[in-house]
Amino acid sequence: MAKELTKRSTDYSKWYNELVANADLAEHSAVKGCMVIKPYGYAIWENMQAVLDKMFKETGHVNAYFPLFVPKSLFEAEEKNAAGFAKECAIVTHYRLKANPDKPGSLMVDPDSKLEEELIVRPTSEAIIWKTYKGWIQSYRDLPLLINQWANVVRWEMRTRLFLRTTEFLWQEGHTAHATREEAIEETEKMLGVYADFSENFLAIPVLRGIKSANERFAGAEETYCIEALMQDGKALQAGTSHFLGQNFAKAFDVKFSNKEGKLDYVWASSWGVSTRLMGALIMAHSDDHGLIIPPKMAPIQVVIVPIYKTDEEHAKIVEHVSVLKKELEAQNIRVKFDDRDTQRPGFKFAEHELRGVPVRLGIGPKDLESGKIELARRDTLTKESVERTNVVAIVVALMVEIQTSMFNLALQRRAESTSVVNTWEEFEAALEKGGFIYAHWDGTPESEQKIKEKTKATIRCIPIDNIKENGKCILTGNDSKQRVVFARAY
RNA sequence: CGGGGUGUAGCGCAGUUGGUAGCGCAUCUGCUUUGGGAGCAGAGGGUCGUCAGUUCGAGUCUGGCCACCCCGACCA
Repeated sequence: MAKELTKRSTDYSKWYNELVANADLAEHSAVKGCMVIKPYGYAIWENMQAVLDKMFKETGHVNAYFPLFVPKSLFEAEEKNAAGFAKECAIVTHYRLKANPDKPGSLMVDPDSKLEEELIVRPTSEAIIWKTYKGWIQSYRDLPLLINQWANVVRWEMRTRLFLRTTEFLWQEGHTAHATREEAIEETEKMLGVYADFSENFLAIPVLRGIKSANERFAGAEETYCIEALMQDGKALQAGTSHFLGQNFAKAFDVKFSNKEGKLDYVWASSWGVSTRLMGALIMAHSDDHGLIIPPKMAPIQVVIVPIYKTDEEHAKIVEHVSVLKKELEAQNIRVKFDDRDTQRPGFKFAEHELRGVPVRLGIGPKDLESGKIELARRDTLTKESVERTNVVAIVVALMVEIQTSMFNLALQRRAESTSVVNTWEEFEAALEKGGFIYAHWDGTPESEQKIKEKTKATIRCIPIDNIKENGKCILTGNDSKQRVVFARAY
């Protein structure tokens, strides 16, 4: 483990890579572009899953599981969606290996095992799911159908980065079917709300809620909604998306239902997802040059207790003391770890837990036992204080809320400082240098958006949902515009 | 797929005109230590990416291949 991380100001990208590795979140695997999520990183993902899963169930959804493989004929049924993913699909063409006669000890693909029809490894599951829904939906009484699945998907990316873009990643995908257009749109917006709520209140990351421009829209959707977060380097990150699919998939897979009037109609659909990319968002939104900072609600370990001692007698006393304290904290539903390893010294443990982003650290040594105090260190502010043993539990409980709020507010403040409103091309370019979200007028044409992207690498992150209407001139063309949209360079 | 770069111990690297491989960290053992990443002493660990060529002799020179990284186009 390196003693010091590269500083964010020196090389943000390097800082991120080192942090992911050193904090034991994930590592590169023997498979190009695919990562191994290590136990500590996976524990954070599990916390995300647990909260989201509860939220999905509270909004009426149930979980199911659909296959990893999608027959090519099904995949291509919804043309726009298939075309959108065509360039990044892994394809299974054979089902058997055999001994290689030219090279003893090695295996080769058995040419006799060619599949009649190729199988696509799902980049997303709309096709297989809508094929299935056809059999499940006949009447308005079968609607709405509100299903989510936790799964892995594969998108063959050119360039990958741990958590942010990997060839295989974990996510959840909700797929719902509704009797009316309005209901499907309502569902799409509701789930965007769930994502925004999760991001802000659990990940402590403020997000913009918005609609994607046509260029950035999900292939096969009529409308794509998104939450956009801002990272500390001024780049935007799409943290979640929710799609109103109209009747596109219903038509492609012939999913019709009898409505109350006895007439056949295609069902209306939504789909929505967040992925392990949220791990990247969590890391880049909060962490500092000392390592990870995890908001208490997501931290696998919320409080770590480090004993300090010289002799076995001292150690025994501390163990006794800590076992009581640990129970008291656990009774308040705090996730506590007593780091009683005798193979590492206290200083090492301090640094390690700091690197791993444990929100609160308690240090207990002989001096504390004598004075009835405990040293309390706060990860987000790097502050230390000595507190009365009798008050520790109450202080820690309050700190869990305080740190969560404080982290959100800091992220919110950073975003505010990195948000610009510009009116001219010169101002726009200057704002891009600085980074962050840029509110600017755009004439609404895909051509202008494309041109701006080619010139500056900036894309329209979203058109905010509660956007204020305001007449102005497009920063590129000078044409009339009815509202500002949000530009940024993005991950 | 284009442009650039790198492959030597678990990780990061050095290796001169070609002469049989080394440093730091990590690991292991022992002693001393323990309130912010311990110190000292000792030990283990290598098909030098791979295949061929030149040579008495290749980590070093030549050629092919493979892998990975960075920059572009694509993308949650």
